[in-house]
Amino acid sequence: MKDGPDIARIAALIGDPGRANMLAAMMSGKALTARELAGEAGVSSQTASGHLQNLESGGLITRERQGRHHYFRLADADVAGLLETLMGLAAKKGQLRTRTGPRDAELRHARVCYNHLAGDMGVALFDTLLAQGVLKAEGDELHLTELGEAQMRALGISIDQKSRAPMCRECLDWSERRSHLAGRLGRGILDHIYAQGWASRVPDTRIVRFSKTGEASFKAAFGL
Amino acid sequence: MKDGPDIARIAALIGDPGRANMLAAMMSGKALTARELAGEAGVSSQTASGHLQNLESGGLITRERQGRHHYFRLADADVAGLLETLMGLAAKKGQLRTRTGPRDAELRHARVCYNHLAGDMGVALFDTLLAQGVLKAEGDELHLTELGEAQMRALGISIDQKSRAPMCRECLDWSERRSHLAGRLGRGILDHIYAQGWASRVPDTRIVRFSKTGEASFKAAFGL
DNA sequence: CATACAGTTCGCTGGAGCCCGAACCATGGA
DNA sequence: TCCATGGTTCGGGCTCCAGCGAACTGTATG
Repeated sequence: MKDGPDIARIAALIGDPGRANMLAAMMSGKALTARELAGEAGVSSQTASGHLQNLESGGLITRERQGRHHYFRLADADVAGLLETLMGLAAKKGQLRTRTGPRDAELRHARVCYNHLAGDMGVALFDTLLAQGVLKAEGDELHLTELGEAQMRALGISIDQKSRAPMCRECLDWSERRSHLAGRLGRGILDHIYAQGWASRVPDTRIVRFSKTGEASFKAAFGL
Repeated sequence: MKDGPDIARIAALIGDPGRANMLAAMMSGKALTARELAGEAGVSSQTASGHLQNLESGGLITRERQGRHHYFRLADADVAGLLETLMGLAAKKGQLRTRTGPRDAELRHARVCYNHLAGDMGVALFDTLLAQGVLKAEGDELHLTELGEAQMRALGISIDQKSRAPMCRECLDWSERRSHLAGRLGRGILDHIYAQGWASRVPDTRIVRFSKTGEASFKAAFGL
């Protein structure tokens, strides 16, 4: 009826607690099955199936069939960005759900956001890369400089060249309310962190847990 | 139940078509009365009253009483940013409501977003300011350089010094899918455009209509 | 004072949609 | 072939909430 695109439809999709929990779970970037998502949302698998259909036809998630399993993930980084923005706002307003338990502290320190590193560590990394001239901001575009390209190659970080996703992108951090690095480079760096054994995912959470030596090695490698 | 802040509550508030239309109307930055918003949403004033209470207690809008009128506006720029992000995503997905009439063309060219300039012109301005070194990006922070400060002073642009809002901020443009300038500086520039008579608001819309000479003067002044 | 208008509160109705039980398809393995 | 398992479809119950009519508070204006 009014101008602009249909904002209510998308918001309504996120507005149900069950679906919101599913989406939050998919922020890990991992592809999850319908059953896992049902558990995450605390509903039966029939209900979950319905929700997932809605989310899919709304364009927020995509489905991948493999044998009798259906894997779901967020449709693209834009959706992930929207969710992080929402989380940022929700965290700033209603202090409701911010009982900061020990687990939350870990979440704020280092967690996975879609497929890249977020939290304290993510923000610190991003700041350092900019300060070192590895990244350069032009307008709202982020570029990897030649120096940066050389450095990444020296570290042995492989970057998915085929994908048409942007190489670098900013992503707002809901706990820090600052930006961290997303895009193909962000993904490559996180993969590298896993490959080097510096850190690993805590199962069933978005927490990335660094070992003591791993954190030191990571900081040394990137000059934090 | 799950980690992170309560994202569903906020999304549900935006998820009702009536409330979404009200919020979209408030994106103009103007303070609107309950009746105007009821008309915008196409509901009775009783219903609107209820919606506005919900939005207020959810922290998305604020209320200002003046005599027998109640003026409503978006709570802060973060909320406006969230709405723009949502519009951007909605525009990219469902092509549903994107029948591009003549009015839409004007909207895409120059419109007001909360209290600053968006659309073609907003994006072009932002790019130019960065290229000229008036603005500088550090991390996710935008700074006004000394050169920029001098230039703004030379143009006679006054900036609200008291406010604690950030001086410069990026804001994603839903029609261009690029950033434009927000924050106190963004507001100051738009006010300047009005003051110089370069452009004026089309009543009851978000359109900013430049006169032919006004657009030329604007481009000359900022070196577009 | 009376009148007009902005906004809210109350109570009710109707419909949308969340949810699950049960039954139904599809795949994979014995 | 039969069973186990992941996922979907169908039907009905139930709750929530948007919407409005009617009545009320509060502020202007004559």
